[in-house]
Amino acid sequence: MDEEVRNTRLAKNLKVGTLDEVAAHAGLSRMTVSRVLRGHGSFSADAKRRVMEAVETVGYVPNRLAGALASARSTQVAVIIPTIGNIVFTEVMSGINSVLVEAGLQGVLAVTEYDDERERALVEGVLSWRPAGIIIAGLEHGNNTRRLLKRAGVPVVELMDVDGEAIDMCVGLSHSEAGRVMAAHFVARGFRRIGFIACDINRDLRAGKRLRGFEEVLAQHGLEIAIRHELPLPTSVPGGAAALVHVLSQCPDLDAVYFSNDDLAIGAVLHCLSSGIAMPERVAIAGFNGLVIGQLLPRRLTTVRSPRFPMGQQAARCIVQRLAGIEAPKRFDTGFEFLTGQTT
Amino acid sequence: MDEEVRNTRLAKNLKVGTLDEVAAHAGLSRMTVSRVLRGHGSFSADAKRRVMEAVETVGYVPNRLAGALASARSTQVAVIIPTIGNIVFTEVMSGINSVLVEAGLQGVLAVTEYDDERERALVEGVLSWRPAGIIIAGLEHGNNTRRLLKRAGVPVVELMDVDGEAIDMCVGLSHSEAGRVMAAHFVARGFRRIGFIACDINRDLRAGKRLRGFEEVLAQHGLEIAIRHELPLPTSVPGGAAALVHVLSQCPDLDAVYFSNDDLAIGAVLHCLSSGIAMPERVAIAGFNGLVIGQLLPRRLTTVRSPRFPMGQQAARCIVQRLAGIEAPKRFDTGFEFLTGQTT
DNA sequence: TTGAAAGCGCTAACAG
DNA sequence: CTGTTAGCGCTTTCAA
Repeated sequence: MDEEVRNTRLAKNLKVGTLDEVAAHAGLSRMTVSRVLRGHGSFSADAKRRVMEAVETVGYVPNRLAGALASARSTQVAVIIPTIGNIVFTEVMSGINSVLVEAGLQGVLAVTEYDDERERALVEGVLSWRPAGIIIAGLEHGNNTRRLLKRAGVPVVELMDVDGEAIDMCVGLSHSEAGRVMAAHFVARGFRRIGFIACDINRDLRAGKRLRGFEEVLAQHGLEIAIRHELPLPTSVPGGAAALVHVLSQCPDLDAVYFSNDDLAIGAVLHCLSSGIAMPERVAIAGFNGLVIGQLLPRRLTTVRSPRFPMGQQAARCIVQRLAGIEAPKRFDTGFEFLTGQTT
Repeated sequence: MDEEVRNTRLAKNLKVGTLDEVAAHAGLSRMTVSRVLRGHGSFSADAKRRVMEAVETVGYVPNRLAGALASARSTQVAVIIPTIGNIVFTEVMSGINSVLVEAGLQGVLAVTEYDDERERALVEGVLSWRPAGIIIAGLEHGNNTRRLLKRAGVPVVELMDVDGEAIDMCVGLSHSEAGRVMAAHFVARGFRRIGFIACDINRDLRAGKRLRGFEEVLAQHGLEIAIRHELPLPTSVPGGAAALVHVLSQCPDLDAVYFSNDDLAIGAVLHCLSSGIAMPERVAIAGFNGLVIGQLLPRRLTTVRSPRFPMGQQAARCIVQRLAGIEAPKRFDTGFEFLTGQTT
């Protein structure tokens, strides 16, 4: 964080007035104005009228830096996710905001780009704004990050996943179970030569958990993954197409490919459609997430749908409840839905 | 903003120490600690070592509320966009962040959901955190919003569009020109019975500008739109499919449909592929945005690509330059690229 | 119902 | 190189 920019001195430019200026215009004390503006404590109707008038003429915009500092209260809830390039996380964010707004809170987004060190720095950065709560994707964090989150002293919800130990609360689904369910489907379909394609499972840890669940069930049936191919993050539709081409050239007799997410799988399906590769006859394809577009393809994608919007809502609800002094679940499993498409 | 939640009193829970505590542990004054931590001013190597040690043992996390209040400086740049449900805006946001991070600044996102009143409230809310700069989508805002933005006293960049008068600076492309270019293409292809499908052009004003440019050129060739159909926001892929079915049932002899964006157009293309409707023989389809997936469909979508990532970068650069005291362009036209696909 | 005093945690400006 | 003094703009607490 090299301070290359000498930030503007806001006080000099900002023409929004202070509480004292409003008070002077209204002929009241600073405190009465404060009470009127927050609707807290008691004041006369006349005081209110004069304050409102003064606010208008002064063009007052409250300074929450000062307010939050003085009251040690905040309305900001930090949301830390790996990327906004993936619609999955933006849907989660929408769910979070829908609940937060109702409660008079606001979500503030920060993006790690799947980088551990960046995550730690962001958690610290976010903490320095003294948020009212924290929602963070994933159950795995560096040790320093975990320690920071523990001493944050505010409600913390870990999101997307429930396979592991939560710092405070967690809301999500079991990714290993999602992998198992897909493997069972592959076995039932009679696929034997199976490929796996993912984006950097050492960073996208939930994709790794799906893979392990998937392999576990395959193993129970005496099967194993014939070829595994990894792409660099970020995940992309064209990447899935290219990866399919690659694994098919390596293993021409592949029956099926399990993609770690729908973006990749959709790329593969589009490639097959364009190239006349029959699904599932020549090769079967499955993904994870249940994106809408996967269900609109000429051949519907087999996948597992994660309840992203409700998941975000539940996470926000946990925060709101805690702030209201109501206890919230330590662990909330949202479950998922298997979607049998036409590609397997 | 009804304060239903009695927010936690952070001071009571937060175990992060204060500058004074660090100073006590280090056996130094508060100011020396402050200087070391900010790398500002001068201090001995010994002082630095002692401070670092004390920070570690106290578990200190700076309080930026206090810091920003005292110094009247902020590192936050507010970014106000209509929605995060549309990948277009998240790509813009990525471009913004890529530049901001380099400069030691951080983008803070707020979402209007295409609502004017919400936009005004957000601008006020954002201003109350005293950001170092503001990036906001669009050139049209309510009057109150414009006034607020003008008195903000910080650099303001209006993004996505250059057809209009900027409050301070603007970065984007000409949507009316994009519409004109597409109309010229339609005319050149010989389409005469033309439909238009959009999402609520009274809220998505840039879609409205594209429509006007489009109609303008059609009129020059003695043509007009045969059928116009609007969907409610938010834009969606399935919506485009449904809308195409609708207009084709109303006007079976349509030659071509101009969709206000790629999401809708992609839905239409997928529907045609699934239903065996030949493009462009039976009906031609075009969109706007140049989404990657549109170029991966079995028939590439004709569209106009908006340079979203670079647009975001440029907007952030304008802010950074202004903060550094360097003058930045009042109006920056990023241009766009016409993509001739196989659907027209 | 209103006001005065004190202080949230930090930094600017100055003095040593 | 280090410390002191005086706030930033607001809210809490207590008194009137």
